[in-house]
Amino acid sequence: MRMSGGVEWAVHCCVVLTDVERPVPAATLAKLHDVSMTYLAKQMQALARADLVRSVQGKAGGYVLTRSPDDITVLDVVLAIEGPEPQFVCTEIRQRGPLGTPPEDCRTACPVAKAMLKAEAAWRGALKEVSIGDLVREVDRSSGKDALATIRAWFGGDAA
Amino acid sequence: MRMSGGVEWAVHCCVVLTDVERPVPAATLAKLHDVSMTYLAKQMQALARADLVRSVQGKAGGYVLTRSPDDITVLDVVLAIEGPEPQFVCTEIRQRGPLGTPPEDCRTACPVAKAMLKAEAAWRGALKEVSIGDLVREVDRSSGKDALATIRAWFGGDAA
DNA sequence: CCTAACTCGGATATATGTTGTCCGAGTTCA
DNA sequence: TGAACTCGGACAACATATATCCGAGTTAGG
Repeated sequence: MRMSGGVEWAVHCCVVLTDVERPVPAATLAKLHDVSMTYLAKQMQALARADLVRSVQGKAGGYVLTRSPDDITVLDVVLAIEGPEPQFVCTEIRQRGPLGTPPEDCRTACPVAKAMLKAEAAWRGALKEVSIGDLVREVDRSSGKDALATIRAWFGGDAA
Repeated sequence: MRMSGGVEWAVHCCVVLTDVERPVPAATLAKLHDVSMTYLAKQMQALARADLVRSVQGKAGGYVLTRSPDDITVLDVVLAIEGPEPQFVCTEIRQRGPLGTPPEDCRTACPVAKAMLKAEAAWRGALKEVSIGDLVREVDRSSGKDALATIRAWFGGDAA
């Protein structure tokens, strides 16, 4: 049940894409984070499909956020990469086998599934509370405002 | 990031193992739920390693809970099957690449990781709030007390 | 005390999903 | 008009989850 490593990449990409002047290519993002360029491209495609980033093609193309970082939650990013399916799926095991509970006694959801889905809801709720904008402010506070400013300048200048 | 299907099996097994008179073999549990006998055996082994159930060998062997169902949380079962590793692992991506944040500016945890781990803590907390005993009472309430009683009688009698 | 049957336990294949890579379609700028 | 640069989806390699088998150990009964 480990979360895809691409989620971490995608969140960091959204953070550094905040307040960029021009679109940033996937190759530049990959070089910045020192990760596989082709695989990160795959993650960015998923973000584009979820309409979190807008892809611009052509010579000066790249990726830009579609809306304010305060309107993009971490949950949005996680679901875009991992898919919207819940982590727990109830197979109605109680109805199977020789002593399976008859359907008429299954009006309410299986207690096991209820507990699992409640926990998952708590998880999603916590992720929904945090926006990309919150993360940007937190990075500014903990690592200094220069950190992100330097990266933006590097985007604009010669991203060797 | 889908949760292992074996978790659902394991939780249901713990529920039906409540208040059994004699040890119940894995084969009987598999037949009850109409699932792969050999694979369920693997899950029961994991529960035994986590000391949630005690395995009894020999002719009249099987599995029994090691303690009161009120003292076994759903989180215990999930961790026993899925492993104790957290679902999100921070790779310190902020320190990598040409503009990596220097270690002296990383005294505090990465904001991205903090958000993820906080959500995971909420998830674990919710799972810890529910015990196997709670699930037993919930099943008795929703499906009638006969449901589990019939299963226990089937264990004691001829589990064909 | 011995035997025999039944149980669990770990080592072993297969299927599915994640990780990583490649080349073609489309767009923009000169 | 052309050429270079971008994204986008199709294509392999790897890891994990799933499913299975056979041997070690134990117990009940004769």
